[in-house]
Amino acid sequence: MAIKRAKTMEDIARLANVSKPTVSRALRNSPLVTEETRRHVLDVATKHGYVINRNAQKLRESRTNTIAVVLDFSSHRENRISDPFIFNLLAGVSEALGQRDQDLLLCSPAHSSVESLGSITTSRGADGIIFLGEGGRRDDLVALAERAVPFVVWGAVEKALPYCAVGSDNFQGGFLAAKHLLDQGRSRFLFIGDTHHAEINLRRQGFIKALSEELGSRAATLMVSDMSLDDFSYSASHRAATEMVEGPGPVPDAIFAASDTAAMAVISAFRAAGLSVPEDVSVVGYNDIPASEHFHPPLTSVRQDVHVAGALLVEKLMLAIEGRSPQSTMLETRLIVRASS
Amino acid sequence: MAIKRAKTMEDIARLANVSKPTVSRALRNSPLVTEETRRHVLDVATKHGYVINRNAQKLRESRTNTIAVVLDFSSHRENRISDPFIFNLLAGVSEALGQRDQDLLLCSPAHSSVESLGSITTSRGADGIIFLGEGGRRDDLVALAERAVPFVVWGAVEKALPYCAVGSDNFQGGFLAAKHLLDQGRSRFLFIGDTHHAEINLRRQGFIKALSEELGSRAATLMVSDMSLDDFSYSASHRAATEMVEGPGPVPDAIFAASDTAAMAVISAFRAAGLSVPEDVSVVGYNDIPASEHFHPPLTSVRQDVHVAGALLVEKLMLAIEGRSPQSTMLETRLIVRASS
DNA sequence: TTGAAAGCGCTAACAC
DNA sequence: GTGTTAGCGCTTTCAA
Repeated sequence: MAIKRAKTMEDIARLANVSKPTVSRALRNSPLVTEETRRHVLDVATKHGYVINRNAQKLRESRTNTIAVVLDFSSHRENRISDPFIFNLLAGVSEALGQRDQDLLLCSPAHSSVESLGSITTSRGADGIIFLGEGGRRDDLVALAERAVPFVVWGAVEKALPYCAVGSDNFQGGFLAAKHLLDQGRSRFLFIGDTHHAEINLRRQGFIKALSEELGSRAATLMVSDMSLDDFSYSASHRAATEMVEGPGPVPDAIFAASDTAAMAVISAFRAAGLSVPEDVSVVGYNDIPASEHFHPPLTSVRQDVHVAGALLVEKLMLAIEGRSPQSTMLETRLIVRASS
Repeated sequence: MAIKRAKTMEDIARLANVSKPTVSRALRNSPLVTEETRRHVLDVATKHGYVINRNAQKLRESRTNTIAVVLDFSSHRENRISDPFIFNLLAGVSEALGQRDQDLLLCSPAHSSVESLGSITTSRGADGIIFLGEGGRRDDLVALAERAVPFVVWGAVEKALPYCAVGSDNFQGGFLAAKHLLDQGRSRFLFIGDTHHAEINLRRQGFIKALSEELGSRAATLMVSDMSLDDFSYSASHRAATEMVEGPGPVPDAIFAASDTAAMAVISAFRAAGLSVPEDVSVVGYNDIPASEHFHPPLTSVRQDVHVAGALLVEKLMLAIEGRSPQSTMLETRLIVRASS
């Protein structure tokens, strides 16, 4: 087979006996072209399998209609941070972008400094950026906000943020979890999660807040501790929980884990050590992943409505690209109570 | 703030008192430029925060250094088909592409017919395509293979495939599962999975193969049935399993589910109905997701080594783009035996 | 309503 | 080694 050069707009113009600009107009449904010629041009174009060269188009136009999505795989894969949850978020974003006919450029922050992330837009690779999770890079994002680069962030939503963020109400989530555990009459609390992540730190703050409100009434009987790990994968959490149970320290009777995955790991470790859930210890997770409902015992969890989040992120980013300043949004969280607590 | 036009190569050339091509050469570390001028140009460029316009570059060069990755979110999200497993695959691909300095364009097939998928390359949006899962679109892929579009597929690997595929040995996986279940002395077998997907159909074939080999020795005692659902999410599987147990038909004593998620759902439903796993029924899943190890009871599962798969897919696609014809590769599967069987 | 000309920012070919 | 020229495929003036 001979090497076929892809057809250009010029080719189509020649084949249709019109000029290049007319083809361009016809393809973009410009009102400046007769219905008749439009049809004709479109016929010729489809017949010859013509597709427009996106790069030439992007070069010429000011917008690329491409959005960069930054997702830190290295901390999510193998469930290191959390749950398949973030995947649903990506799916939501993908769908919302598809509806607006925007391409999705997926980037790993590992290979890209903030510098180069910012330059994704200046290099015309994309019109804007969506960060799916701020990870431990708050400072970088703040720096980026000064650079007139349109971006939005899924993560912690706080008052003084210099950029637009969408996230669930992490503080409320932690607060609800603590309230619920208090209601079960628990007194030795354990928080599990990587507080270097602002989102997770907020969950912990909400958790602590609810506990300290209670502190007045029965101060001496409350105990709070943290389990800090480099890595909150199933296996690492499981290992740490096993060590805790077998260790000399007091064993908690109420656990709030910042991810369902970690919660399940801990339950599993505790049960293996002969403790019962929820008899000996109540456990609350986060994200309400599908498996939680049918875990043994079914897991109480904080649910964030991620279904709308993707669409919201895209919507706000589009505003930002148009030069407006979209507001941050905090999504409600809800405690789904099941047998584990 | 005044509107700042991004600096072009021409600007940098002027600022550095050299010509445009010299800047271009300096940036690309061409040997055709003095070390001295190179340094000088690079200095000026970084000082002014210059970044090359990727679109202009792509337009000019024949290659875009962008790879389209097609992932059917609609069937994966909310765990409809399977496990977070596919997410790890995406991570692997992302990493491998990053190492080769290739951009990743994420596409949903939902919004794109095969026609338009093929045109991703002709429209110069990407140099090639990686399909993560063939879904039910085998025919489309076969059609695409005739179109001289470089692409590779994660999915079923079969002899007569007109394209390059990488996948685990699904047949072997099913075979191993059946063998193992037979070893447990089981006789009423149930397969769970969407056989419209070629990968999953192969698992079933391997499963059936092992059973029919046994058939000679104790024909009359073997029973095989299928559970077909539109959707193999946790909840749908759970519901179907519950109906099965409560229904009039015979209840299986050995189950092979094409995903761990479905396996867990079924176990949960059976247990809720008063059956014991593995006493009354043995269950084997697929993918060996992290949660499987600590499920109650720990889940026997077929593990596919997905760690290398991403890198392999990328490597083969690069060959395809260079005009070579990479071979398909089948990855070993291994049965991880745990308490559920 | 359509066409001719110019130019987006870059690199390859060729001259010096 | 470096500069000059040309052109990738498209859209946007502007003129007809």
